[in-house]
Amino acid sequence: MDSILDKGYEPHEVEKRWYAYWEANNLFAASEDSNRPAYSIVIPPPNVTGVLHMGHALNITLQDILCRYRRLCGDNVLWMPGTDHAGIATQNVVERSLSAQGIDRHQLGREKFVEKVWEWRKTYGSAIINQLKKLGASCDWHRERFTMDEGLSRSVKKVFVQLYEQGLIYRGHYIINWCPRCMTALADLEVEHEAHDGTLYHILYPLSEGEGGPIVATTRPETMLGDTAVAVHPEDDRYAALHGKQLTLPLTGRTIPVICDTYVDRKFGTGALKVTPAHDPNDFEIGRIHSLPSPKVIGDNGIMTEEAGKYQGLDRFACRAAVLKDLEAAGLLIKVESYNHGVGHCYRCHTVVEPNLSKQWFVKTKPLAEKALEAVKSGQAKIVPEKWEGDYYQWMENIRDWCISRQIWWGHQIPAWTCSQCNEIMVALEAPTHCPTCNSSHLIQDPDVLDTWFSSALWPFSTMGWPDETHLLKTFYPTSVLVTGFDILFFWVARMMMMGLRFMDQVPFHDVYIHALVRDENGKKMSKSTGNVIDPIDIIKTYGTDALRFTLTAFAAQGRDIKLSEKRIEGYRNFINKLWNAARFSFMHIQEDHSAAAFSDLSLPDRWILDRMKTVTRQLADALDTYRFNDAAGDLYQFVWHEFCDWYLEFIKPALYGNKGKAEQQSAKNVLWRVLHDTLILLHPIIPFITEEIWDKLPGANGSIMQATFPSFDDTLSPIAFDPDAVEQMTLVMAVINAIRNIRGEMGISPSQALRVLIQSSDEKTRHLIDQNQEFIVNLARLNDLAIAAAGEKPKATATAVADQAVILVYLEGIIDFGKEAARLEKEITKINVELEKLDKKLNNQGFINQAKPEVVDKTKEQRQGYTEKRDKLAVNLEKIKSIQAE
RNA sequence: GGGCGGGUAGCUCAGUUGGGAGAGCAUCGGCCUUACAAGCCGAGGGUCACAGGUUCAAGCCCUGUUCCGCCUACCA
Repeated sequence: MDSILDKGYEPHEVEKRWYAYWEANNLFAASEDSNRPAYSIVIPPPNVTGVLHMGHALNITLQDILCRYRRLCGDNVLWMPGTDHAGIATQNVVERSLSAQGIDRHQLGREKFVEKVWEWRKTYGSAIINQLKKLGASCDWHRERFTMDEGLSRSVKKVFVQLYEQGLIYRGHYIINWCPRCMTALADLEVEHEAHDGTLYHILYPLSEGEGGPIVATTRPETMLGDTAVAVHPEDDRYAALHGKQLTLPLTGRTIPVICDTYVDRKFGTGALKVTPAHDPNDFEIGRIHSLPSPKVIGDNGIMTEEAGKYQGLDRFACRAAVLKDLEAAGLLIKVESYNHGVGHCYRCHTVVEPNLSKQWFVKTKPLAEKALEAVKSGQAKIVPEKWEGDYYQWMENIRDWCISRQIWWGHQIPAWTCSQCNEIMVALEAPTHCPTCNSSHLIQDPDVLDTWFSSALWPFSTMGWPDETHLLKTFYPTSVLVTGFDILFFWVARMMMMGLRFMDQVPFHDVYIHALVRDENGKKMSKSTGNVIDPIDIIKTYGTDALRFTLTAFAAQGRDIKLSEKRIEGYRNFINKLWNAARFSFMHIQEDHSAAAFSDLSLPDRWILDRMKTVTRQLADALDTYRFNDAAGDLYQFVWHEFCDWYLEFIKPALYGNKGKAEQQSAKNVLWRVLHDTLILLHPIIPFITEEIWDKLPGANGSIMQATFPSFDDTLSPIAFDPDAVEQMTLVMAVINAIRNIRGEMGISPSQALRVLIQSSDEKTRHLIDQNQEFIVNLARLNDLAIAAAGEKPKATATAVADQAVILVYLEGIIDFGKEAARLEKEITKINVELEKLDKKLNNQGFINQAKPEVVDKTKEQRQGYTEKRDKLAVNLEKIKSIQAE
């Protein structure tokens, strides 16, 4: 019999064809005017410079599952796509490409450079979007947004101006984290701390008058050139004599004072602290209190400044070496000890970050954080898995002001102008023409741009047209859920909460689903430099998109990282192929539309699979509603492969081939059609392509599967029913088949050899059930004869098994090895005895009988009863085998 | 320094109110049974990190120990 499907599923052509079809037919589009329930997700905007990695693949797959699922449930779904402009990263990329041509951005000037970046974006910016499409992402692409677009830029300015006017944005001189390579300030979050085996240097600072002097300890000796004091604790007896004394700063000859400050930790190092106000945040604070000068000895580019005297022009690390050499020569380097401490690195280029004194813009975060904290505590927004709420709380409670200015050119230029006459600062949406104070027209816009995360923080409402009161906002804000990795919980989620609450007065999302990080098979973070990256696009080429999506979904357990290896993807590719072949088989028998068929003449397997279908439908809905993606994938895998394919299809083959009459053939086809139909819908959110392809070939399935209706598990609406009797009966039938297969396997009997079996049972119901379904047993256990009896003698040359109330005797004339059979039975009996011992121990325990729930006690008694009967039946047969052996 | 997560079969991991230890892969044995060898049938394999405690009952709850990972932090 022919099938309309080819042998073996070939994903690539299929994926291309259906994605184009979906887009062409506008099936991803949200409606702004619909009375269906609204469901919305904004995409975590990937960097426009980005290349798709596994983290994106997981993130996109999970969102796509939710969106496709909600569409099947009848919701009006908006999945808002877009990218962010990734200020520092993009500027770095473009600078690098220019420098390959021998061009420095300063030669070009700001305006030309920004033009170049836009050009770059036009050429390469859609690359990541096209990759998202390869994953099957059903975003509403017509609404795609970019953080540097006109509309979003307007939102950014508006927010900046309002926060400034409300006193929540301020400008000031502070020590910030500075990347000397990117030449910009960084927020605290943008610094990655790494444990570093460094060195603690002990240096003698001689008294200007007299002998000796304090010894200070430092990990960064080059900063001593900028020291303006040595601080000791006022109550530290060791240094009481130094109070008010002057020191000669080595290598510079400058005179600096000894000051007293309780900040100094007497227990650390020598208890004497060198103070470098321009290059350390704590020293800056001490310097401010004691009115110390703060010379900058390290320049913004990491090169020593004029203030560093003869070290001017040296790189900061070269300077460190030089300073140490000179100190040693002068006999001032007293002690050198190894010391493990954290060193900050730039999260974009990994250069060692330098604390740097400069003028920056900050967001006052406390007032914003309070509301963001409250929103989660009160349940307005829910974080899943819940454990992340603790991290969120801790961060919000200890939040520090956010440095938002960056000294780069690519980004939203800060809408602040300074009057060059009177230094008045103006912050406004539009460029002012005159200074309101002195009326000068010499106004200079602040050259800095805003942190990219500042614009990302507005994403849930800026993408929907804010500050205008759009239909989109009314329909889809707050969004339903945000799906993202924990690595940007603070960078992004926390800040969206703050901004959303501030400007929309509502949380930006009801749920936040935090998913795992994808790692390599050894649990290492995938990175280009380690060379352990598995490229999703390569995987798609080899195994197909559906295989990748199913794998990621199956591994997306809450609260754990995903260790990915190709081996696993291969396994799930096999599942895709299995589904394909099941459909291929089905189509050999289904040639017409069975959608309207009423179920009648149902066989036991029919009734069973319909119950299972319904159960798995409910399980899937439960799993997706609670973001248990791995359960969703696992339940479907189990159902499709091990129930539908392994059992149901095998059971109904005789019926389908017409061996059991027209009525049963028709019934089997009706049920097969229904189960295939519903299963495709259940699978579609996870594996959209193959399900669409099969759906397309399924008679009576109209339109795209994207427009299908999720099967109901409400009994009153569903054409199929829960059927616990069928499940119970099938359990026995399958147990009988399993028992016979087990004997066949253990006794080493070829599958091609048909067997003769006698089933004895004193239970009439059991006999009846087996009799009713004997054709199924004969077929799947490969029997040539099945007899059923109430009781009787055990025939001589048989192997024995027990399934519930049934004793199964397999005739093995001529091939039985009695020794082998005796061993097999003994093994089985031993296993049962182990279980019985455990149960007896429980039941002999008065505490258990008296205190455990009665249903638990009853269940335990039943179990003991069952095991005892089974063991006794096997034991009787074992005795017989032994007596035969003895003959 | 503070906080969080994890340690379950050879490997990767599930295990949702405490009540008979599971899956996938790998391994071993048997099969080209007309949807599928990317397959079918069968089998073996675990002191649930360690030590205590609560309980009639602990992989699950509590305490301590240990190992691994991550986040966070202004002690030079």
